Amino acid sequence: MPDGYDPGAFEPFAVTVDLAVFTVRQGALHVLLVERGEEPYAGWWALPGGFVRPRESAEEAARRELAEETGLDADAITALHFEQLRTYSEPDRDPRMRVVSVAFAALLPALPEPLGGGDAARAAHVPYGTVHDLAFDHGRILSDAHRRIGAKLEYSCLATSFCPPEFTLGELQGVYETVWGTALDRPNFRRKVLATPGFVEQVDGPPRRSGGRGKPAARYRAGPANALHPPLLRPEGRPE
Amino acid sequence: MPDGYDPGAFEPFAVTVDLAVFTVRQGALHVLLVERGEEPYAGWWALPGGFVRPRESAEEAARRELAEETGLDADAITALHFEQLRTYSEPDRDPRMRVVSVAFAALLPALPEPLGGGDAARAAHVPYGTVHDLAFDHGRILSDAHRRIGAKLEYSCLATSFCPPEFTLGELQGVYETVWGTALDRPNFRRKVLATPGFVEQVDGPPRRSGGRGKPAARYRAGPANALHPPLLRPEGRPE
DNA sequence: GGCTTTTATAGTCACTGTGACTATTAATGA
DNA sequence: TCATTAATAGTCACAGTGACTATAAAAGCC
Repeated sequence: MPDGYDPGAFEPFAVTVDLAVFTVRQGALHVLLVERGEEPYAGWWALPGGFVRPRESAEEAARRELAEETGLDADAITALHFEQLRTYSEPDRDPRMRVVSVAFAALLPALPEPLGGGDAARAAHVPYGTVHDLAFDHGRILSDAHRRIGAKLEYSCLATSFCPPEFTLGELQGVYETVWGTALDRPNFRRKVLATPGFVEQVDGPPRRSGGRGKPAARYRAGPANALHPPLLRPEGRPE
Repeated sequence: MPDGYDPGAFEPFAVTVDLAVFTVRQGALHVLLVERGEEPYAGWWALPGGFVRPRESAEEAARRELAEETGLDADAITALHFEQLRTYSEPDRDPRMRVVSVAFAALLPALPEPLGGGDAARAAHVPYGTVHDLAFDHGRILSDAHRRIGAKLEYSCLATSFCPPEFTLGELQGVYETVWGTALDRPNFRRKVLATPGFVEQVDGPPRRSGGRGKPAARYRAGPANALHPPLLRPEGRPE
């Protein structure tokens, strides 16, 4: 922050938040998008988001906007994993005026959702990669978010954020395979997850079946650990 | 970005950049700080930074401000490793008005610097950790930056950014030890660095001595690689 | 009932990378 | 000349992982 400060000398900026909200449903990675109703980019898909209000931080604005767009209750939003990605500030990213946007990534379990009230009318979970033209620079924000989430799965226990409160190791493995787009060896994945203290905890009681074939799987819940040491690297390549 | 957009309805924000500029000199990690001349926090140390101008991005503002504060020439600034950290947007982080700040981390080789002209009069490279009270929330920004840089050394080839164009493996190891605050085993460090293709390249010619004792070290320059796979983990603990 | 199919779980084996060392080489200064 | 210092070379055991094979427990079909 410089000296030579004059409260009237700065140029006014609008500050917004943009959200990349990911879910894994039916084995495919989905993103929450809204359809724009106004120019510019009327009718285009865009990331949910909105203005930061005078008395809230960008983080608070992000959670508020997500609540408005999805209709999820406040408790569910509070529990979500929210992560600041980066800030996009190119002067012409919005043709109307100077808008600086703080981008966030959020991970949502694939629970049945209302997606009803308020601004949510035009919001939808869209399979990642099926929409190629997003409004503004949202395509770039979304691909940055996807890369970040993929990298973060490697060295954190974040994958459980995509899962319901109780899940099987097969479902957890499915999260990794879906986000990374690669197949993993099941016994090795299992060994790695169970060897990491605090990643998952087994739930007592009979292995509930949800009605599939094959041997019923044991159920687990997320453990207290956050970091994954050593990391669980994806098969091929570079994380970036 | 929402609909219901009215160019006059948003509240104006000031957008600034704050810079955490690190160097390694004489075996100690240093940070570039400036002494504030005005209230609030007159006489306090603060991170260098300033307003984002109407026609520049936050990245451009960060490089411009660093040039102004240090007197480094444009080419040197362009070559620097700059990294966006995160954005700080708490409503009361600046008591005067609503200021949203995009924080950057930069890595500077410990070259003899002018540090003379322009705003640079009150700028100094201060050993990291010796100043505990920084203006605004700059103390928090600085510790976030330090943590990020430390983590990034593990899985990237960033350490060479702290070094002059030619350096010895001992100097490179010193960067790691200084940033992490831990000692590393020299033969193992050497083996790891040389086993990573593209991390460093040996410079031909006689091993220049800069006048110390012991066997003269071979000289290296930074290679083309960016990522470190597998990572070079620090001895003890968690990266976060 | 016995079969096949499907999925979960258990276990093996070789190889890579690393931590913790020891040994050697090449310079300096007393 | 010799101790000192720092760079470089090499050794050894072990943890973690990739690529497997084998067994267990369910469902669906004849």
